[in-house]
Amino acid sequence: MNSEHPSGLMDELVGLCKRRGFIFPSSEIYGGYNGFYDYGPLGVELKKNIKDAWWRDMVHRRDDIVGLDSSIIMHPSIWKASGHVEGFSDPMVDCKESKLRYRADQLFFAPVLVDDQTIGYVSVLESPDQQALAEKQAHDLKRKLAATGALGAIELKDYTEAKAEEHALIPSPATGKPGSLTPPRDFNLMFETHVGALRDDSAVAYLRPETAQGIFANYKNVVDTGRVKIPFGIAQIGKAFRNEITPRNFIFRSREFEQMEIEYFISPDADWKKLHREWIDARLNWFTSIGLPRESLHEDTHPEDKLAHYAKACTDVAFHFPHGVQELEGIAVRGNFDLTQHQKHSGKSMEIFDEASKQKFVPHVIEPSLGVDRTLLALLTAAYTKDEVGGEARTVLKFHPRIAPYKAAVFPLVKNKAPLVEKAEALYRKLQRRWNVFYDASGAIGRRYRRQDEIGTPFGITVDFDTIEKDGTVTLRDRDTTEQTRISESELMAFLEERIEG
RNA sequence: GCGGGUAUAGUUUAGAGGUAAAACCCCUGCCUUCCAAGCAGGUGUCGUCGGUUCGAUUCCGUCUACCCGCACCA
Repeated sequence: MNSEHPSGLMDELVGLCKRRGFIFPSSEIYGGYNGFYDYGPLGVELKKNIKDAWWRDMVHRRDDIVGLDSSIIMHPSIWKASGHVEGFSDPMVDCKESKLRYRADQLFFAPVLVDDQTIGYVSVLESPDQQALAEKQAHDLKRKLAATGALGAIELKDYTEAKAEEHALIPSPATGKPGSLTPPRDFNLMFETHVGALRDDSAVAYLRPETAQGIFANYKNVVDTGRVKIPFGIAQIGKAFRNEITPRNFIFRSREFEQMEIEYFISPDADWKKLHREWIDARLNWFTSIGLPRESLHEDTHPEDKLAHYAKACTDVAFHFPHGVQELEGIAVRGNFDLTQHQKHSGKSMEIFDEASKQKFVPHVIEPSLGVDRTLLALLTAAYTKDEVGGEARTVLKFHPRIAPYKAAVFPLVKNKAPLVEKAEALYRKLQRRWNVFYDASGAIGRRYRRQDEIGTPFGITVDFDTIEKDGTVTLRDRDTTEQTRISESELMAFLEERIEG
């Protein structure tokens, strides 16, 4: 891979993606639309290959996982049960003076009472010693105002509970002065829409912010029809939508994206630590199998005090992106929180009878959850290479053959010799029945090779005069080494099959 | 959302208050027996809206997008 990531790497990738038809800014003819991207002719192939590889390896090649494709808009109660309607919104507070922004539920305040008279307010950010800090501030305030009397108890409340008239009185934690904080403002990360002709509150629905809840909502259907036994998984690939405050870093964080998620249902008595480890290893192996270098992949285990209340553990697989080491996949052990929530809200039992242990229980889950677009960006980053061939600079995308948009390109050595062209076209048609291949007859052969290098086509196949006049062999040119070897047509099929699918 | 920066062809850039350029890319033809060759021809550009001006791509403002920082990322 590229040995170093220059600061302009992301810009170069963005340019290449646009120039060669991988990724375009959404709605570009109208000036673009922040947080959305479109996949062009090559991008859609790359994306499809990623999804196909995942589906084949996680669903088809495993006996314990089945697939699902649930709807994007689901009953709004699903999002109430999952906690997304409440918990997916983070009221925010801005300090107009320091330009800092806080989450309202992490900013605490209290009135300072002296002889039951409010002399002012104190504020602190959430921390283990927030109470002590607040009390110290209260003492300081009392001294500063030269107030006499008994200092009342400091009772901290978070900023979401502040009354409207208190907003202007509470000091900013940054400046210590009141008057610069805004009221809490709602940022619900779910996109809202209305189902049906009436646009009243009863018609509100949401675009799903994750595919996982579709799996939980169908869990019972799958159990009843799929002949599945604990442990088993349900996999889903699909679009998800989050109204991110600040989409950034190209397709890394966008408002519409695609997820590949598995909910892997296990017994409450299972050794979840062992299973979690197995999933982390399985996923790391999968990433390397599609061409991500092992040394660019990192495990990031969340400390226990940072976990969501229902999670037992969570490990991210992070990748060295141009903008830093960032999360690619989250592998969480979620207990049975989601199913019990749906059991409670729907009134339907989510229990399964496990023949092996003769027990009835609501299973726990391990959730490997991955972003397709992030995987694609990781693959682009890892594949992007600049080197020199014969003194000429070359840009090449070293995609694994399995995920490369085109598996091979077929060329007649020159296009003004009909037998060469006919033979090359026939070979192209033959390969096309099996793989996505590219045909190009125009221009110098070197130029055609380079053009394919830049879009990551692993093999160039050139029909030349030896092919038609001598032994029927073609030139096979390797993208990464630029080496050329002669190979017969029959060996060619086996070679490609082994390299692409092996 | 806030602060700063940026916006000229597909890309990288030049340019001037008075008809907008270059290189590369791309397309067509000729030529071409293996790594961006040559020749001939061709498509295509001042992000948006508004103001000042006889005239604005250029000056000013607005919006949008992108980049950096803050913040955010269940």
